[in-house]
Amino acid sequence: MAPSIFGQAFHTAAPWNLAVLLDMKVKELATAAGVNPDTVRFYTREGLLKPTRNPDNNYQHYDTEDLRRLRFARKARQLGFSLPEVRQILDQADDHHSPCPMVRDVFQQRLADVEREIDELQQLRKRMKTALAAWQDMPDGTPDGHTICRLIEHWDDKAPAKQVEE
Amino acid sequence: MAPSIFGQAFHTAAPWNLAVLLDMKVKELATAAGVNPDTVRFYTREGLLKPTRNPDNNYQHYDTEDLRRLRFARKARQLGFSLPEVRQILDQADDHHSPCPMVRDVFQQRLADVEREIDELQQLRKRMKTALAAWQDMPDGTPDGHTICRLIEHWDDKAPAKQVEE
DNA sequence: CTAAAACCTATGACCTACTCACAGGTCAAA
DNA sequence: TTTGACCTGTGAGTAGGTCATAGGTTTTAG
Repeated sequence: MAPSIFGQAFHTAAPWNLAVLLDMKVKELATAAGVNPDTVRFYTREGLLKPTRNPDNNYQHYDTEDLRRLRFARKARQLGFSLPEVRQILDQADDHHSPCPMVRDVFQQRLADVEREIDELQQLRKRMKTALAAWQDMPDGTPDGHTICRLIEHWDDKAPAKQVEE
Repeated sequence: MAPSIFGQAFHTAAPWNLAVLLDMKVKELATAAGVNPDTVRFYTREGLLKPTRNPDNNYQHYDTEDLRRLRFARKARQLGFSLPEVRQILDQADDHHSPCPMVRDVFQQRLADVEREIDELQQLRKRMKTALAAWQDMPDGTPDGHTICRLIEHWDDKAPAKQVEE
């Protein structure tokens, strides 16, 4: 009821009209960014979004800045940044420091990780195809107390040691 | 004290001497297979391993069969089989059915997954390298209320939709 | 022979990054 | 005014383990 600071800007307008100044509730922000409303609540709890709260009804209110932060967070997640990293970047931006040098570093690191992942998967793929070919000639057989499934037991064991994170 | 069925076979012998009939406690089995003792306990709770229990002290006792199952489980996990799948394979083997046909199916499926993963990662890698090249020319700048980090905000958004599982 | 070290047990919490379910409060349209 | 759509916070669930805790047992050193 109280107009106060919580006037609505588009409630009935199309959510993709982002030129106006927005005052969004959870679902509106979520829709605008294309995410689950629970993700908005989760990010808010985690401190990535900083909505204001309407004391009348205890609702959260998000603005264009939150939308920018949310879209940024989703892009960064797609690039492989962890939530703590995203929060760190956003906090740096809040303090008027440029987060970009850090982003470059983490990004380089992430690129290296991606390339290592690709290598490992390609090796795995190669070994799988080799094994599949070899299995063409092997009978299925019945478990005999010594062998559970020769397909897997005869698998060559040189797998990438994925768990070491130095 | 009671020698009973729980005589020890190697306790002092080298754990890699697997030709003898083994009677192992948790840590011995874990060491023999190169896994964490908690993983042995976890797999036991999950029904992948079926040790006998010494009623005197309530300890679990594992034999060569368990070692084989554990090693099999680890290999299957490396190949991308889930724990329920591994358990299913082991149970089939227990019932004297050959699990191999099922293994072949799941394996084919898994190979397709791996190839899809590789494709996605290669696309990601390509976009990352493109972005890195483009960023060479971009200044870092300081957050100005409109931009958090142009490196990420200017990222092109066409990411693989990984969450869809058909 | 005894005390400490090293092992065993079961249970529950923790990890990631959300997603879903629930109970109860608020609000807009019909 | 009722109904349905939204909001709130909390807690549980996902996969595959890993770690912590408290308390019991066994082995080893002195």
